[in-house]
Amino acid sequence: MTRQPTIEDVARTAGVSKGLVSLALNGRPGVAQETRKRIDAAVAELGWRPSANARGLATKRAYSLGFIVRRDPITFQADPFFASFLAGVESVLAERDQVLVLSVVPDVEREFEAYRRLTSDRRVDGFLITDLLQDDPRVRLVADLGQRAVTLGRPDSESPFPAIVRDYDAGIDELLTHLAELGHRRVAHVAGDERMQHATTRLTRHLEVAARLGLQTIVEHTDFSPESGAAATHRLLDRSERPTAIVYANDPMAIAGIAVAHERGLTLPRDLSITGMDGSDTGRFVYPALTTLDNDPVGWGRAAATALLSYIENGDGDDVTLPAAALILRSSTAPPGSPG
Amino acid sequence: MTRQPTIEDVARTAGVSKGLVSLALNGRPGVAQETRKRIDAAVAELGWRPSANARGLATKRAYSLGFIVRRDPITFQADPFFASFLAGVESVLAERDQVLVLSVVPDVEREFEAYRRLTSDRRVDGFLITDLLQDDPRVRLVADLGQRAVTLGRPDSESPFPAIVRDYDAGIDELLTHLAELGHRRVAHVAGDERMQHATTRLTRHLEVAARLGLQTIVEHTDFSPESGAAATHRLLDRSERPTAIVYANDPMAIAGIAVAHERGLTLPRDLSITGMDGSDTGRFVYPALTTLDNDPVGWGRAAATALLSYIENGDGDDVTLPAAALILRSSTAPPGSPG
DNA sequence: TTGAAAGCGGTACCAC
DNA sequence: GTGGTACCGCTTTCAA
Repeated sequence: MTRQPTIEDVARTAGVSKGLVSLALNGRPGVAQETRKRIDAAVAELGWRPSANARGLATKRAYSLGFIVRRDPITFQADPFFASFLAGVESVLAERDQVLVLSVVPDVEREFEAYRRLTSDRRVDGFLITDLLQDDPRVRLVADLGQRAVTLGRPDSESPFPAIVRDYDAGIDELLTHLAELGHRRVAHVAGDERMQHATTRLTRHLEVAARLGLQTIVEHTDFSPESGAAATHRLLDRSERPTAIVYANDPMAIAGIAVAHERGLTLPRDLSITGMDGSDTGRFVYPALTTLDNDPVGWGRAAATALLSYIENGDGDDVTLPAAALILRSSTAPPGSPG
Repeated sequence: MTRQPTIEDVARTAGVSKGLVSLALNGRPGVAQETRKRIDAAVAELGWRPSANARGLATKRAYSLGFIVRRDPITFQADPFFASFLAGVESVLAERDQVLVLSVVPDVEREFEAYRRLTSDRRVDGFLITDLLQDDPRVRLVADLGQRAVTLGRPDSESPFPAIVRDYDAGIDELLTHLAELGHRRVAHVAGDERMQHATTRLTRHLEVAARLGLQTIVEHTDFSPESGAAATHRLLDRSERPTAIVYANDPMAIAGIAVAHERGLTLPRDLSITGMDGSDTGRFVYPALTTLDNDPVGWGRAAATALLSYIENGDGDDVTLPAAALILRSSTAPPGSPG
């Protein structure tokens, strides 16, 4: 393979200066129709694409978005959310000639290092922040670094960044109403990591709605991992007054919960109704298929990338609201004591 | 935040020319000890880090590795392998000031586009290629693009790239021997996507070993998705002569298989022994906990990144052999008909 | 051992 | 409208 063409080559074969090629490339006004055609032809002929490095050096941009995800090294679980989320992100980056720089780190220390390094090396123009914590330190850090970002969800503390939000409250409402209508009266909630914002939001909402519907609630706390979900399930089923339904704050825990129920010889959903949240396809392939709240991860990805780019390019910092999460009814919920 | 320091700033505060700073930074010889100290001090004082863009422009490097993963848009499953693999990759990239550019695409067309785009935009210095197909077209594509790469596994067709390999044969041997010793005689194999190389390798090996051990084998083909794994399980359990043990070519399918067995009212592992492969932690949290073949994804990541960087930097194209996969015994296997 | 200067491949400003 | 040119922040000759 021969050397890739440069803007100089294009200028020469189009018989213009490279300045003009640059203008044309970026769709700027001030280039004659006729000339633009010649340039376009030359670009096509040579198959020229601008060097991201050169462009970035001149414009002080990286044309890249950063995404840093921290995973517990032991439970290095691939959250089913991410693959789809990333596909959504990619779909918008591809058409804008930008890329995603991904960093998977095992602990907070490396996580902070990663934010610093990507910033000081001018690797990215902004960050996608997911899994918001209570009073999330990353928001401060990124702001202090002078970087841009968007958050998935609205931080509870002060944030200078646009937030992408989706209403989950209505979905939880639907979910509990569904359970109540089936005849459940004792509905447990297996909450996620208390330090995570959406864990708390979901729990709070559950408690509110349950109170309104006259449901008794038992709460167990976890770290969102399947392992902790399984443990919580055992604790719930060890009680003298067992819940007849368990609502898990995410699908992986619900799936682990199903396994525990089987292990203990329960027949589902007759002996126990189970629901997830943050709906993923995985839930379709377990038995019984998991009733859950949809979360459209691809939509999150598209929205987050779009918002971040527009924030970077236009300084447009408005929040973005996604359609509310919808209830997906499958077969893991039924009236208590009903035939499997 | 103020403007980030440049090499010029460092040169000025160290009282030398920027050329020297560059030499010092890159640990090149020909800089006086004394001078090097002054430069290091200035670097530390200013907190300077070189701009990846500027550096890359001068050296025609991207200091980035590309990783393109294609996921079926419907079963956008996050293979548990990836999170750990990426953590392994990151651990070596971080200490070398390089980054990972990730692209998740829904189909082959976008996949090829992604390879082309990352190349023509000079975004990456090489690619990590996973999930090798039979006669994988990506190897040709990447070679034609003049890019570097390493493959996870050795391609069946001609490849100019270093391969990272791990012996799986011995593990399959152990696995089947284990089953045979438990008393199983009819052992099914749920193979992965036939177009994928490791699916075929594993199946072939299973057939060889089974023949040697005098085991009867029934084979079902899938696409590696939990859904297809579930379907295969149904087909197997519908037979008049059921297998007493099923070996799945990956863990997600094995987990789906466990669900199917429960659904059909079987008691595991009494009525059916199940094993996975490509061992992941997920298997610990299902019931019964999954016996599987370990795969050390973090190790794959570290090895792949290290090999690719050395290939890029030194043209060192030797294959790398990882420790053989080991059998992880958990509780999803037992003598046929034994108490659960 | 060190400094000066010429790129790398773009962008952007300033004349004409 | 268009060409010329000075950067962007590094690396890499080439002299001194």
